[in-house]
Amino acid sequence: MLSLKKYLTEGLLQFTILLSLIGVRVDVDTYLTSQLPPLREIILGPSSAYTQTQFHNLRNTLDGYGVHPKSIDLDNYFTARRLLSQVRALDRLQVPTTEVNAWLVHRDPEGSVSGSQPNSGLALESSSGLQDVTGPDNGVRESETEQGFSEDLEDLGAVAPPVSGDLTKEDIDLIDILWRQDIDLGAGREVFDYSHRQKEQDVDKELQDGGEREDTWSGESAEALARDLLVDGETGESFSAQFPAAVSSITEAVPSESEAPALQNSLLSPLLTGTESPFDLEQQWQDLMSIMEMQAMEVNTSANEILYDAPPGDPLSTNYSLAPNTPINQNVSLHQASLGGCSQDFSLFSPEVESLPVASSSTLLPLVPSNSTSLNSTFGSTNLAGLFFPSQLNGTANDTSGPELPDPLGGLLDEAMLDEISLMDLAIEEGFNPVQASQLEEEFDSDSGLSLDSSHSPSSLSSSEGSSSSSSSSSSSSASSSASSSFSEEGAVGYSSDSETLDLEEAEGAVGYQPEYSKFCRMSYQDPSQLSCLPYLEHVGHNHTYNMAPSALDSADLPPPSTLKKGSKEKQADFLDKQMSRDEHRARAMKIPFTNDKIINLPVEEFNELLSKYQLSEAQLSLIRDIRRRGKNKMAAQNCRKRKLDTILNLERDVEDLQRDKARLLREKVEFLRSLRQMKQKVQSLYQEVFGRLRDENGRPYSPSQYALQYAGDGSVLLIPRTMADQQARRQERKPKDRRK
DNA sequence: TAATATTGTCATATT
DNA sequence: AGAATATGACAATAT
Repeated sequence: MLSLKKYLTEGLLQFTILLSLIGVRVDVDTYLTSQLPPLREIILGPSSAYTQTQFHNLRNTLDGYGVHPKSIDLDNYFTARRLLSQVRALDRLQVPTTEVNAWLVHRDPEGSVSGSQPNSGLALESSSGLQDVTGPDNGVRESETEQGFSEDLEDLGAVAPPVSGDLTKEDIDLIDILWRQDIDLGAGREVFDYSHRQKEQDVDKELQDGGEREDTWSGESAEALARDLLVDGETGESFSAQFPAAVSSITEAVPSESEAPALQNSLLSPLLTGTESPFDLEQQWQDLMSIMEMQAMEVNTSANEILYDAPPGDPLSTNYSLAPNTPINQNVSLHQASLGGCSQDFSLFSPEVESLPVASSSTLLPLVPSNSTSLNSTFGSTNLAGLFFPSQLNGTANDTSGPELPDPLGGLLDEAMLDEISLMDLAIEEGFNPVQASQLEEEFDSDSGLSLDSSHSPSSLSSSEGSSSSSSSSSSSSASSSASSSFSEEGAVGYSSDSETLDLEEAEGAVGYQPEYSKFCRMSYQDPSQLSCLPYLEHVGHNHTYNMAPSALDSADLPPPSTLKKGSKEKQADFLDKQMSRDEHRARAMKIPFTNDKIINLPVEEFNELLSKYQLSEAQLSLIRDIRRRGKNKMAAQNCRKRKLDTILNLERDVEDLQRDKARLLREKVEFLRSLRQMKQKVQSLYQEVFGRLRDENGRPYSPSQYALQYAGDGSVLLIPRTMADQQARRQERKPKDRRK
C-alpha cells in the first residue's frame, strides 16, 4: 500500500517539476513564438490551471483514471503536425519557380578587393549568408551568417519537400524515446499509479507494433544518393542531379545593364536538361537528406556534440557547431587549403561519406582526433570539392574567425536543449531501436496534451462553484466512467455518486440528495470487491460505519441469518458492537430513538422535525448534535481527501503532459535546425551553380574573389563586386549588434 | 510489535 | 447568524 503522504509528497515534487518546466517553456517560447504561437497556449493552459486550483472545485470522484479525453490532445497533435509541415515547407527549394537575375551593377576589373582586402571576400560572403554554410567556420561565424541565409531562402521562395520529414522522424523518435525514458525514470509514483501503469502498457504495445516503418528508407537513400551525385564537367562542382535548382532565367547585366540571353541559356540548360521530373528530384533529395540525417545521428556520441560540435563525419552539423574548434574543420583548413566553402558541404554528396553513416559510428569516431590523413582518406570527396571550386573562393571561405554576429539560431541550443540532446545520445548509445522509436513517436504525439484538454472540459468547470475552477483538477472528475467503484471504495457519502447532477446541487448547497447517502454508504461497505478497482484504495474496505444505526447494519452487514443459529447470536451481537462506531455506541447508550444515519443525513428541517417528535434530554440532544456534526465532518473529510488525491493525480498528469510537450518542442526545434541546415546547403549549392555559370561579356567566368552574388529582397539576384558586398555585409552586421546592446 | 496507511475527529475557515 | 462544507492537524484504528 502506498501512503497518502507519499502521494502528496510526490505530488508536490511533481508540482515543482511543473514549475521548472514552465520556466523552460519560456525559453522555448521565446525561440518559437513567431512560428509557433499555439505552443504558448498549450503550455499556459495547464500551468495556469495549477495556480488557480481550488479543491472546492474538484470532484471527489476517483473515476477517470486511465481515461484521457482527447480533445486537447488532438489540438496539440495537429498543431505539431502543422508546424512540422511548415518547417518542412521551408526546406523545399523550388528554384524552378524562381527567377534569378544576375546584374553586374559595378565592375571592378582591378580586383582591388582581393588585393587590398585579401580576406574581404570571405567576410562578404559570410555576411551574405552563403559562405558560412560551406566554410569550416566556427560557431560564431556561422551564427552570423545564418540569419542572412534564412532570409535569402525565403526570398527564393523555398518550399519544403516531405523528404525531410522522413529523415527527421527517426531523430524525433529517438528523442522521444529518450524523453520517455526520462519520464519513466523520474516517476517514482508510477508504482502505485494505476493510470501510469496503463500508459506503460500502451508504450509497450507501441514498441511492439512499431517495428516496420523505418527500415525501408535508409537503404534506398544510400542508393539514391550515389545515383544523384553529379560532377559538373565545367566547374568540377559536384552536385546532386536532383537538385531542383532550375533557374528560370538568369540575366547577366553587363555594365550597360543590358540583358545577355546567351548567358541565360548557358546557365539553365545544364541544370534543366537531363534532370528527372521534379517529383523524382524531390524524392531523391529526401533520400539524400535522410542519409545525411542518419549520418549525423550516428556520428554523434556525446550529448553535447550532437548539435554543437560537428563530429568528423557530420558535415551538416558543423554549420551549427557552437564550439569554436571542430576537429574536422581544423583539419580541412590546415591540410586542405584548397577546400572551398562549399566543398565541405558537397562532401556530403560523395559516396564515400554517405557510406559512412551506414557503418557503425565507432568507425567514425577514431577519425575525430586531428588526424589529417585519416580524414583525408575518409573524406576524400572534400579534396574533390576543393578542386571543383576556384581557389580564391576557397581561400575566402576557409577561415575567417573575425568578430561575428552570434548565430540567431545558436540561442536555440540552450542548456536545456543540451540536456535533452544528451539524453537522446544516451538512448542511441544504449541501443535504442530507431524503428521502435519512430513508432513511439507517433503514439506519443497523438497522446500529447491529453490532460491539458481534459482540464478544460466544460462539465468539470461548471461542477461546483462557478467563481473559480481549476481546469486540471476538474478534468479527472469529469470522467465519471469509474465513479461507482471509486465512490464505493471510500464509502464516500453519495457525494460523488452522480457527479453531474450532484455537482449542481452542491453548488447550491442543496442537501436533497443526502437521504440517499446512507444507501450508498451501506452498499459501499457491503461490497468490498469493488474496492479492488483501485490498488491504492483497497485498504478502504474496512468497515467504519460508525454513524450507521445497528439496525441498518443488521440487514446489511450480517451474513445470511439462516447460517446463524441461536448460539451465534451473541457472537453476532459482539460483532455488531465492534462494527458500530463510537457515536453509535454513544447513541445506543443514550438510547437515542433513531439511527445515526438519520441524524447525520437528514436535511435540517427534517432533522428538526424528528427531534421535535421525541422528548429528548439535553444530553441526548447534545449527543445528537455532535453525532450529526461529526458525521457530516466525516463525509467532508472523505470528500476532501478524495479531492486532494484527484488534484495530485491531475497535477501528475499535467506534469507528464508538459514533459511531453517539452519533448515535442525540442523535437521541433531540432527539426527546425536541421531544416535550416539543409536549406543553407541548398542555397550554397545554388549559389555555386549560378555563379560558376556566369560569364562576362568576354565569355569568361567571374572571379569569386572579385564578385559575389547577392540576393535582393524581391527574390532577384545581383552580381556585385565584392567591395560592395563587403560594405553591405558590414552594415548588416552592425544592425543586429546594435539592437542587442 | 513497529511501521505504515487509513479513517475519524476537532478546530477553524470558508461558503 | 446559522448551517453546511472544507481543510489542516492530530488521534484512533487497521493493516
